[in-house]
Amino acid sequence: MSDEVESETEIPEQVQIRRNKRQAILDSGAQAYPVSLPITASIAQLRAEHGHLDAEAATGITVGIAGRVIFSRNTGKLAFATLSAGGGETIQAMVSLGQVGEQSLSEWKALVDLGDQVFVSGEVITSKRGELSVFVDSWSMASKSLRPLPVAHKEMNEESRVRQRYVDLIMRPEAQVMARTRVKTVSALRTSLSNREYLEIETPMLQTQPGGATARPFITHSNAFGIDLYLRIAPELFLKRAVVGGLDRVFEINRNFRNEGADSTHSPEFAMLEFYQAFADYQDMATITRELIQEAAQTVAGSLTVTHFDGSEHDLSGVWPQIDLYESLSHAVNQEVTPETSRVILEELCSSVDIKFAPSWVNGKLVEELFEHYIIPTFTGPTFVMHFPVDTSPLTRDHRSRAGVVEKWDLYVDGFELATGYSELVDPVIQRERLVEQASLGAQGDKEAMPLDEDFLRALEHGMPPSGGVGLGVDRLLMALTGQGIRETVLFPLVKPERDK
RNA sequence: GCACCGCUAGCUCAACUGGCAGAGCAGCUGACUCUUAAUCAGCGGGUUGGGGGUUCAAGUCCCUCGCGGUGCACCA
Repeated sequence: MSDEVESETEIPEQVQIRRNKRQAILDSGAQAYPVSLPITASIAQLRAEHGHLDAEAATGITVGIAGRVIFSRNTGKLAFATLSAGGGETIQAMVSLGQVGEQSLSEWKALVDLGDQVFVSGEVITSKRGELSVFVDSWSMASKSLRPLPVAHKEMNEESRVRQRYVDLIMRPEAQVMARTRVKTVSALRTSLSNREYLEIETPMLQTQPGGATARPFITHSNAFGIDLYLRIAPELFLKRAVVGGLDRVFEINRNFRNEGADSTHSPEFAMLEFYQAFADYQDMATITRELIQEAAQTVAGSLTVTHFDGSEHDLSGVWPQIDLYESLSHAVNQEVTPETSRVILEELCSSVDIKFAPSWVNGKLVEELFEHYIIPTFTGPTFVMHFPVDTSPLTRDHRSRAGVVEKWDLYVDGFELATGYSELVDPVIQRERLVEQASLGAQGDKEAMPLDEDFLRALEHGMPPSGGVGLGVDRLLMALTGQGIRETVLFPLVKPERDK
């Protein structure tokens, strides 16, 4: 009992007052959380149907609507409230003494707070100032809110917005837009791939060994099997197994998990689209990828020029330029850089621009570091970077005519890597050599190197058709379409738990 | 992981060199029948992220823990 009293004293004043109001509603015989309400219209419908009425219009139409009170203006005998629906549409409720009577008006003023969900019934009219309104005949509480909303005209800090996304969605139309844009984007990707005869399949998230990328996995444990399992870092090796089996065009949109640092462009769990097509190469995949992104932009923005939340416009139309990694780097450093360029020269080039590197890094990694330093900042629109070093791309086919590079591209948009595509390596002998090499790196302590997946190699030994493959970050596509950080594109990003509060 | 910065009322933020913890919005009471972040008058609301220390005195200085931000490292 004393616990009860103690916890009561810790409740903020405003929450206690709202609890008291909830109790007052119940004590009056009314409900604070009714199970159903006689709703006849949505706020969005009323906006669409009556949004263009002149001031002081009366429609003669009576509706019942529910919405969240986001502004409240009470005068002596006439109370105004702005009601909000989920999608950001609003309508005004007018509660007058003449229409509802003294008791109902005084209860409205005493019991309705900002943030409450209320139901109002009345005629659709416009006010003297032309505001679309419901002139209330009767009202009731739809759901009493016990917590005050934040100030409407100041930005909540980012942490609060992320931790309490429900409040963010109430307060900020951009949060609603983002959630809806994400749905449209993912739906557009599925439609575009389906139109190209792709099959959406689901591959294991719990894997007995991680593969398909170089990244540290999350580890969990199976009690039934008595072994550790890994949350997948990529679906690649399973999608390729499917292609071996004759599912010629497959894709998966789902979560990957990587046990690494988190920042504005990296989240421990992130949504990824991977797709593979038999008898296609990396150029075919670049074309499809561009079309997927353009079709998504068209669906979301209605245009190939997307407008970011900050108002800036970004043109995604046309055919995007392809630049060659080694050629562009050679040009930038005024000296020929090729896959044969010596270690000494690469290290000198890195040191000259303060790029830190580890002795364990392969030459190709140094080249990629140099490329990121010199070339990526110069991109102005979507750009394909072509032909990466062999030693950093173990799952990729060697270039058909150039030594030391692979048939791989990275697509950069807004300065970050949005997608990567390949002519997949399907020769099981070469694939085995590459994976064994990676596994031996693992034995030397490189935690991101892949263990050998014998079953995947066995699948390849059954003959995988020459294929193109692409990985595309769904969160990053949202970033490209909206200009927001990854934590804004994900509705509920992973955050450390709150404590002592 | 390392470095730096931050954490004060429900929310957004002040508080000089260590010297009585404040404002706006929100809330409460009252006034007001066309408001638009309504207005006017009055009032309440704080374990200054948690713990420890220095000091006559700590929001402020020191130690430590938690959470966040930025940069670096790693990665998509």
